[in-house]
Amino acid sequence: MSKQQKKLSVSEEALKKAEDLCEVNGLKLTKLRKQVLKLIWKKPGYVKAYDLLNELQKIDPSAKPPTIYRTLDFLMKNGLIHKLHSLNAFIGCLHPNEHNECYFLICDRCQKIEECCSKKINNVVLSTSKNNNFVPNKVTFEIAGTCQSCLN
Amino acid sequence: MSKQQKKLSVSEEALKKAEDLCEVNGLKLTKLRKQVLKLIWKKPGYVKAYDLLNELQKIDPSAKPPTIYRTLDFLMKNGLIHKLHSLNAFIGCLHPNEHNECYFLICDRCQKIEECCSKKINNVVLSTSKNNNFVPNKVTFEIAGTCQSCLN
DNA sequence: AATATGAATGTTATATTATAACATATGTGT
DNA sequence: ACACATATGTTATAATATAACATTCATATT
Repeated sequence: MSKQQKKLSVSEEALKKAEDLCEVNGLKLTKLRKQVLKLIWKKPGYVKAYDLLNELQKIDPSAKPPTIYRTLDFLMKNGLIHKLHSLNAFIGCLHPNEHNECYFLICDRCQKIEECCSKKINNVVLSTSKNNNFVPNKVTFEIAGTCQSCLN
Repeated sequence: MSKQQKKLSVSEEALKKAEDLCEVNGLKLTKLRKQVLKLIWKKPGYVKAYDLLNELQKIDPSAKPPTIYRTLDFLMKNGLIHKLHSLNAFIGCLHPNEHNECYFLICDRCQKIEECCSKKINNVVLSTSKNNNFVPNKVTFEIAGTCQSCLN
């Protein structure tokens, strides 16, 4: 490495962003919450709540379903993770600050997820809501299909 | 009524469309499946699987979870109903033939659902999939919020 | 330091949602 | 009548999620 600066992994970077965000907003990123967030980022793709629970129990044998679900609630509420409703699964958020609508491309074969955000999507949500005199609050937008590398 | 023709209710019309569609495609809309579809249309808004099971058991006491879930699978596979993933609930499809992407406006207060289909949405799904070299298969698009009448 | 307070976590129990696996019945073509 | 596929019946259990109450912990105040 020619530069002094160490290159952070995606996971490390996510953790750092989370710490910053909590710092700034006066949120408590407790040991438990940090552990869970780390576990979420540890695996590529998405995680299921009970898999997460199993992992957590290796560190903290007293962990139980509410432990996980409460922590997931905290992380979701503060934009650090997303829930994929079509899979009942969870995934770390890549940009927990700039909060526009996100959508997900979910590969049925390799289970990889692409998180996307675009003005275009945002606009569609806004315009169609407006057309229906509807005030949007929470958007779930998940596209299942086949990703590039699985097509080959 | 000045005309000979009787006006059909939404529910009756949906049933009729379902019969036609099954006829045309060689699908068996059995007694059970018709009963369940009727129950789904009976209630305004969405239904939960186990509520449906309770209703069905009034007609057919031998009904059990697999009875409902298998029937729901059939109805979904053939486009007669949709699953709302963000609610774990089901809703009848208004246009079980013309199958473009659908999205749903879900009112958090009155629980009413607006099913929408638009070229615009369709285009966004296609173009963003294309940008990611992704071949879409199944789209989940649900917007929760507040509907017009609940705003007043 | 003692105390009050709210937030976070621990703990027990249970609700809700969904499927696996195998048995039986039913319709259709030969 | 028979074979076959599809649909339904039945039992059991898996997977997902929350309610309710007890305890601990951080911190702010006295």
